[in-house]
Amino acid sequence: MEYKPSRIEQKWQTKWQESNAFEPSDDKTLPKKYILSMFPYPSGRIHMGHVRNYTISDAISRHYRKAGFNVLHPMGWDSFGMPAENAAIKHKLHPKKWTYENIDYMRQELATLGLSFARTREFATSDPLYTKFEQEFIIRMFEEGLLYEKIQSVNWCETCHTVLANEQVIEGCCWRCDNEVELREMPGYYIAITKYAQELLDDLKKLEEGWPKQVLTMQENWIGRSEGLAFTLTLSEASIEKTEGEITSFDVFTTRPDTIYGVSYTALAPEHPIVKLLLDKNLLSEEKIAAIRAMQNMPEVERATSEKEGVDLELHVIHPLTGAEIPVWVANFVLAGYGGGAVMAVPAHDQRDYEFAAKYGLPVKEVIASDKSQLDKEAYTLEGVLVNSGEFDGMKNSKAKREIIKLFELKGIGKKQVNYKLRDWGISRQRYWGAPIPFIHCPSCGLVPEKIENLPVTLPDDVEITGEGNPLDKHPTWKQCSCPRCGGDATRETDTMDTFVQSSWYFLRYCSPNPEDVPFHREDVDYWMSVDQYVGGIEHAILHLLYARFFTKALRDLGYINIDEPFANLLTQGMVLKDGSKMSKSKGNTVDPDKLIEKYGADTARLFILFAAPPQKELEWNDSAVEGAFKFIKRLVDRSGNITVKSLPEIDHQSLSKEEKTARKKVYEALIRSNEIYNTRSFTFNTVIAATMEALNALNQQNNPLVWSEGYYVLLHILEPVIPHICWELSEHYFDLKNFAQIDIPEEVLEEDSIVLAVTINGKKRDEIEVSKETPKEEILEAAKVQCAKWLEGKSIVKEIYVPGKLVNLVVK
RNA sequence: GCCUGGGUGGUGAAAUUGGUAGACACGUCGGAUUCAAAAUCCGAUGGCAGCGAUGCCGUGCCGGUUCGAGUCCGGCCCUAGGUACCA
Repeated sequence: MEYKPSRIEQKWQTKWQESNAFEPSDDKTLPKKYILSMFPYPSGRIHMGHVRNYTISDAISRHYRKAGFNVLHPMGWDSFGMPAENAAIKHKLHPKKWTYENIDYMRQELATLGLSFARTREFATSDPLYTKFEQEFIIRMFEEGLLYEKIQSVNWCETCHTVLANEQVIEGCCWRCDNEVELREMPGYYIAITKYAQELLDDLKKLEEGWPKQVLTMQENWIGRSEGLAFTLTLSEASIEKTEGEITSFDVFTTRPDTIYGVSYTALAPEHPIVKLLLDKNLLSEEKIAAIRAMQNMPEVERATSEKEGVDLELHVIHPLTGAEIPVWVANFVLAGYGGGAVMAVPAHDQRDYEFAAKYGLPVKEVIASDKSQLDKEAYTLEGVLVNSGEFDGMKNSKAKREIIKLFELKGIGKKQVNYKLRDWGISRQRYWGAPIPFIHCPSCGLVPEKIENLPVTLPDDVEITGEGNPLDKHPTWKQCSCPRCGGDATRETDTMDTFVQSSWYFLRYCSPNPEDVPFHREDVDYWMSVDQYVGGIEHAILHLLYARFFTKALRDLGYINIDEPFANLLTQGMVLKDGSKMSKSKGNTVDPDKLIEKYGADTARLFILFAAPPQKELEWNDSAVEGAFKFIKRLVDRSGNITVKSLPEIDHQSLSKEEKTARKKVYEALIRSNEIYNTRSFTFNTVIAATMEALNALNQQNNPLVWSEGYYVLLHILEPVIPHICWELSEHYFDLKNFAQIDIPEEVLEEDSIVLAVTINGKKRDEIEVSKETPKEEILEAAKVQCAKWLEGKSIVKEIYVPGKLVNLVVK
């Protein structure tokens, strides 16, 4: 049989489509698997990352279908976002037109891969129907106090009169006009994800089985729980006078209360109210004011990498235990949003404080004894015993932490506090192509949500996207409205939502085929959720996956659903690289999936991408390896002529030749390997494919027609998830598709008469011995010694190690 | 800067999780087939030395634990992803 992929692939894609082959059953008594890959942003064309993502989830889906599960494997489009506006700016295309044309094109591209999607559930997040329910959720969150407005700091380009995303700031300048970017404060909407910080942290335990450890660790560190002491520092009399009595104290948080006697200065964030007051009242020299303004203008990312800098604010606070006067500084490394934006600095026992103190000549006071006098070089941050700490001298610092907190609580001057790194989620974007935030500003009623029956609040089509200003704000009439509460003239909110909001609940919408009256049917969600296998890029390890986890919990508490976690199992795939770096248009190192499919067919593309590397790893593109994948399929087709029995044949194993036995063994080993990668969820398809190649090579070493037939029966079953078109073609022809079901493993095939043991001397391999399975340890050791006599000459054996089934190690002197 | 990964032949990788390093492929070389080429098939292929049996070296670098380390521990280098200086 000649292998013509295009004809075969078209045939099966048409058949699958016409029979709606991959739509799940409505029968909710069936065991289910919800297999989900992260939906694509419709950027214009699919790229190799998509091919990889959807091939992986497709292979998993196909496997579970054959194993008897009701499988949901949906697809949709994450269609709001900046690139549509960038295209509008560059090519004067309307974001909507650009987006939906891209979707139509990419849907066709994906279809040529033979992916087994449930088609009735497809949607784009920019569809007004999707926006409608999302706005409903946002309003419900507002009503429950989960959404609020506050002042935020954003990147602002004065030339373009627009807010810039971090990505649009290139070396501190605007991507369009190269003007220097400044920070500007404006109101924005926040979702109170921090209310769920503890649950998000605790529930990571529920994911230990199903999620990569790496991702759990990243999320744990991101949430960043820490326990410590919160207390108030009071300004000295003279300092209070200086601020004209407006400020008398401020709060600090520390995780190291045990070092409190070592405080030699305190540091405030550049955004701290005290700093603002000093600037407003002009209480510092011009030089200092300029330095502070420079700090305030530096975005946080940049502050993180720049050198530590500070300014002496010429104020003092009183040490709560010693009564000593301590100077107050402003420092660029203190974060405004964490622990009150103020820290107590202990240079002797914190490296960052140490460096700052060294730079500005502030005292270093040792309060935890260190062995060497290393404080000349760096801070001592390990455990130890307290010194120079009054009544706490001689106490272990771990105990002192607790005791000092107790003392503060007893005196009523501080308390134990739990802090999280996690911050509330700012969802405001000053852009056009997003879901409008459904609120109205009324001069008399204040902030009022839109009425639910008026949803969705949709985008106006008649806008011009220029990159200057905010299109919704600039629109002549769109924002004019009447207040839903009092009916008076009011203004519509012109901010749209962060696109992470859409990707935080799309998996729920898939559970029902696009209902119009509800976001999803409760009984569908109860049946399909949680997602049994989520597949997507490692780059989403924190933000998307954390927001989706949060949203699930929030919707649960709003009464919409009844689950705690959305994704039971997670597979994070590596990126597709070429010439060592990420494929991207700007680097000109892309490989077009369409061309690949046209030349070799979808099966080859799928086989290559699954064979080239384990899914978790980065995948380096290699043109000639694609050729190799194609050759394997051709060989598979060519050898199929050896099939003579159109079912699973009965074989008398004992009567077979050595080659025939080996061939059968390799075939079933491949099946075992295949079952294993799904059962352990390692999904290392590369090893299964290698095993099927070994099996085909072994089949080729013999010519028993029964062994050939059995081999194909099993191999086509194993390979179907990877190269579905050709497997369906061959299986239909030879086996009536009956091999696409569970296959039992005949035990006798795997049995071995003898085993080969390595003989190592001092851990170095010297020889091998073949022994029967029942040979006792003593005999094996004796045989090893005889066989390796030449290595043992003149030496004495000190130790003999026998690892059953593996090796013998003789330790000699 | 911080958090989390990764580093094994010319290349992609495998290694039953502490037990024979390099399975399976790609590439290269040699051979068969062919008028010739393509396709296909067979064989060799970690490095160095040797005609050879064989020997020595070898999993980013330095050190450690162990009878035995790609795998565990400490330190470093390079690299990728994330990012909000986390007190």
